[in-house]
Amino acid sequence: MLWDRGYTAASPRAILDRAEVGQGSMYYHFAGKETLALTALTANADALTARVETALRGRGSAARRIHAFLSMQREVLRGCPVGRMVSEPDVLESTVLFEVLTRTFQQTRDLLVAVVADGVQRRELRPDIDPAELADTVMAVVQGGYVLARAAGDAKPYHRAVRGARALVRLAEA
Amino acid sequence: MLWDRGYTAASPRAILDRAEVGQGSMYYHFAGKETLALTALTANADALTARVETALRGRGSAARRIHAFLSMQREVLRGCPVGRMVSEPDVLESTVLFEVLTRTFQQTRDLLVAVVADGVQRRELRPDIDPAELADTVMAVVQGGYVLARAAGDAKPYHRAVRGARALVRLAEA
DNA sequence: GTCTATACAACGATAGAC
DNA sequence: GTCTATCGTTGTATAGAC
Repeated sequence: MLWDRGYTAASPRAILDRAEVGQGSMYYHFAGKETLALTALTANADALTARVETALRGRGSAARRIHAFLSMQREVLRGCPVGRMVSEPDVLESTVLFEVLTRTFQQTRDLLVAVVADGVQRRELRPDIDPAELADTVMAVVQGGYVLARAAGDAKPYHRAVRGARALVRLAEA
Repeated sequence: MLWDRGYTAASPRAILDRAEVGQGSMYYHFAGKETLALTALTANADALTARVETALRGRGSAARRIHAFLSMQREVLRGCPVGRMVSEPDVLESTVLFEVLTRTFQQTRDLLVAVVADGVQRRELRPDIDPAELADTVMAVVQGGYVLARAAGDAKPYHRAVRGARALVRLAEA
């Protein structure tokens, strides 16, 4: 529900209905909505990071690993389970929730920067490529692809953006 | 307020307080919150589209015009006034609000596709560049840059993503 | 056209029985 | 541990005076 509707729109009542438990039951296990959301968001974020690691740690050249990251299967119209939180005021005001966002993005960034730096060092990628910049560009294409798709109500813009990015990364090969 | 807090978090009460008018006054001028938001969102979207047109219609090569689009001044940590709406359930459920999102993104896309197609045709850009793909990639970098910046609580990831995109676009020049 | 007062539902959370 | 009942607050909107 956090993924599909976001933090604010996922009300305790709706959560309890969906879980088919009574009104008060959630407060026995969780201090409140924020704590429950922290658990759910952490689970979503960790699952995502694990998949990202699998894609990026694969064998092959730097370009192939970046392609693998770009080509990961994603529920495009559902949006990114982590990235979609960044525009919710309540999430930004929650230290613990915001920290999950920051940490999750930083982990992916670190992995991508390492892949690119490795590729440059091995002369698979052009020497003038800046690893930090390319890493953020690639992440931005994915996050922005979600936005374009949701604004269009159609996954095609996401796939076009990703294919365009793959073509550009090929040009960055040495 | 729509820009800063989004649709759901911008409550009529808060709006009326900020406007320094009494509780009922807004309902004389607008049918409800949705109608007021439509007016505000349309104003934000039109202002943005006008600036995009200025950047993309400028003289210079296709690459220069794409660079101009990427380098437009943006309030990075505030997020995109249009793009930030895509994760709000109430906005997606509102036909009129959603239509503004769709239309605004489509207008920018059309302009960018034309610039890229023109560049390919003039042999300023490599012949294997797909205009629709590059256009969506460039838009995605901007939208995703906002997301990265907000998740980090820092504008730097946005600027890195955009600089990385500019570097890739230079590689796409013929 | 703007105001104050108020309606009614939903929100997040708690009480207290079992 | 889970339930039903309920609390106080806020969200969206309306009523009716001026």
